[in-house]
Amino acid sequence: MAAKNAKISNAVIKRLPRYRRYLIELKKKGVEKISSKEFSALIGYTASQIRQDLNNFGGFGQQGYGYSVEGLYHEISAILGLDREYRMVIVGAGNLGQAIAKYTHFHKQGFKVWAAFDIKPSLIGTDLDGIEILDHEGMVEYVEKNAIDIGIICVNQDNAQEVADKLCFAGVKGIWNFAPTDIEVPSHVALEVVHLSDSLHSLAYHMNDIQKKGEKNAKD
Amino acid sequence: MAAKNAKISNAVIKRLPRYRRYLIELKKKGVEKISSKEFSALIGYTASQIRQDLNNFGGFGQQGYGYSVEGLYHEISAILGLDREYRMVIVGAGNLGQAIAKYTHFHKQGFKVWAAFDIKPSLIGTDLDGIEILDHEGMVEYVEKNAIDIGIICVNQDNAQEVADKLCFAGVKGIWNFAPTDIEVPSHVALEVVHLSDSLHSLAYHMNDIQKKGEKNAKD
DNA sequence: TAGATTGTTAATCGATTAACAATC
DNA sequence: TAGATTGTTAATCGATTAACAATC
Repeated sequence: MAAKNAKISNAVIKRLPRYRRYLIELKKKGVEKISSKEFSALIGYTASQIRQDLNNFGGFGQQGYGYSVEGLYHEISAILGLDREYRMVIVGAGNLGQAIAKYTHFHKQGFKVWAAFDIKPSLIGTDLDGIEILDHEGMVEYVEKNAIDIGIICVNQDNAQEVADKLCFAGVKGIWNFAPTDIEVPSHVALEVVHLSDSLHSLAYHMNDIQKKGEKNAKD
Repeated sequence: MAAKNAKISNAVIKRLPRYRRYLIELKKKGVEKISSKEFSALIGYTASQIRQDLNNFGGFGQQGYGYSVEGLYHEISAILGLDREYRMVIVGAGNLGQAIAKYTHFHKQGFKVWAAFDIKPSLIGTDLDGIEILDHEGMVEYVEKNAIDIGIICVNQDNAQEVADKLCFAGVKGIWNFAPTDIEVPSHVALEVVHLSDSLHSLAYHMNDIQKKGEKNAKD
């Protein structure tokens, strides 16, 4: 069965990296095959959903047998586009930008930080574990010349859109936005957002919600 | 209309911080009232969804008028539990832990980092912009004694569950997990996860998807 | 009062789950 | 072959959107 052509819902895409993580664990343990039922017990999605999700891309399983762990791992990696390298730049070399530059986890997976950019003279010229911090003035030229794929936005809220515009103009294919604001990009550029504040606020809600329920049950 | 009691779906909760951000912007601009239709044009949700979302918690609007920006901001802040302070500790003072410790954005919103913990002797005793790095051995006692609300997990994958267990044992009400793995917590503890790798993989997928569509259209 | 806009019910849409025929 | 498990269609569930009566 060949891969389907219909639009895949974002809910499905968001689950793929998680499937892949569990497959890595299974590979480490030497597990060679897994049924959707066994996978369900492990990962917490229903067996039906697992089969449904995978069949969006092709028939990777074998009736009466299950799925090859190694095979499925490679299929999902390919679907996500993890079988190649990506060149990234970080814009804004503050605390968060520096942390991401130094985080080796991404590097190992083929996401390479080529340079960081900042406006602050005291930062320009210094390096972060081998990654140079350059003057933001040269960013567009650098991105063009080095065919950078992804721009990581770690500047503050007020400059995020401007930086995004420049990155898109310079030709990045994707933007990873950490600034606590919403930005707009042309439709040919992919956008992924990490809103840390929003995440923390959501946590606060759930903490208070649990608290409230506890008090209510105590009263009943 | 009093606040409803039914279970609010997570999709609604995830939108609340975003409503709040736009309300802050409106306040800054001196806007005093907004209709669901105007809000829709701004934030990109349908007017119907906005009214539906807000009415999960109460009737905050006024027929024929709209919503008070200031009033709605306070209501949503209260719903999220942002009208109080939270005490947090960071476990794992590596790059990411340090970045979060130094990130003043959270501090301003009432989320205070009280201390960071690590196992590495070279880090213990040093400080991050006024936040001490302490020996992980003393973590449980510290969390209990200081009534810490939130534990932020920035250790590596292999130690994440163990750290979570300790934090829960010590009595935190919420856990914010940055380790690239899934962890389990008791039902009386809230859990919010930030999977940076998953987010990056999702970005890679969308980049490749856009690329593929472009090639396909070129062929047609 | 007339116009505007909410709060809420009903309709639609999409995503998840269940069922089962196909097949290894 | 018999048993197991997929791939896929059908049923259900939940979330979003549309419609409109209530009311400021």
